[in-house]
Amino acid sequence: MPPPKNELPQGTLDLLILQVATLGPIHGYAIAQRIQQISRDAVQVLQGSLYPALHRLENKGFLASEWKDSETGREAKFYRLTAKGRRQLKSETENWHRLSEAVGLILGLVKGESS
Amino acid sequence: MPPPKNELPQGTLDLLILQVATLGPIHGYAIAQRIQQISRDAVQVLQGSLYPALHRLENKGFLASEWKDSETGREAKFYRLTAKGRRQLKSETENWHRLSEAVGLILGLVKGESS
DNA sequence: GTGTATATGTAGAAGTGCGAGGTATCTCCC
DNA sequence: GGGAGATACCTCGCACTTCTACATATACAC
Repeated sequence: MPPPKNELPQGTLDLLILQVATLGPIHGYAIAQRIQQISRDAVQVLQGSLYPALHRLENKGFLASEWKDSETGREAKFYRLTAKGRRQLKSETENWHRLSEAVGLILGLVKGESS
Repeated sequence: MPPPKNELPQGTLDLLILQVATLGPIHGYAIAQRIQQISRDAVQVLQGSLYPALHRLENKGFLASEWKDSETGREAKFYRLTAKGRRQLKSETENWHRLSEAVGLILGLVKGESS
């Protein structure tokens, strides 16, 4: 099977990362895997996007990190959602729903039927 | 009421413009109005985003333009969707649905209940 | 010891939306 | 005549995000 095409709209990645972080402390590499799994390979988070995004979110205070041993015995940086991050996630989620609805309305322009 | 907040994810604007262009020849200013109307003010297309986007889409061959008189008697540049633009719109629409579904899957992580 | 998966990171390029500014016409109203 | 506001177009530069490519290191299987 061909590698999944990506082209994530800007801003969406942060939302996905924050949401996956609600699962509990988790390291970056696993976050990317989770997103790909849950989305059924519809979204693949590349490393060149992943790590800058994590650093961004940590700098903004939405995530906090701590080095720990991963399941495989290697060191990994585990991220957890902060209170501020939880508020941000809520805000971004609401924004996504509003936007998603709006796009749906516009895309529904032509087909006047709701089958 | 405060002016509508925006923060359109990148790439979405092209999709919306192409979709509105399916309504028939329409000029830029009206495209922005339509998007705002149909989305119930959830999305506002600012002029600094609108016109560069239109030129972009025309350069790529997705839109074709022609100067005509608008309803108010002034000259305006009317855009219409080309065949290539129609194919692009179809592709972007499918991409949006796939992504929208994927984000929905991930956002549905926590709340196992619907309602 | 060679390859693969795990795990993190950076640098540069490309693309996109936004804010701020500019130009011009038409209509309404005083 | 003159101002305000809507219509209608445009450009420049900033800020931001994603992607490609590269770089590093450990654990494990063969």
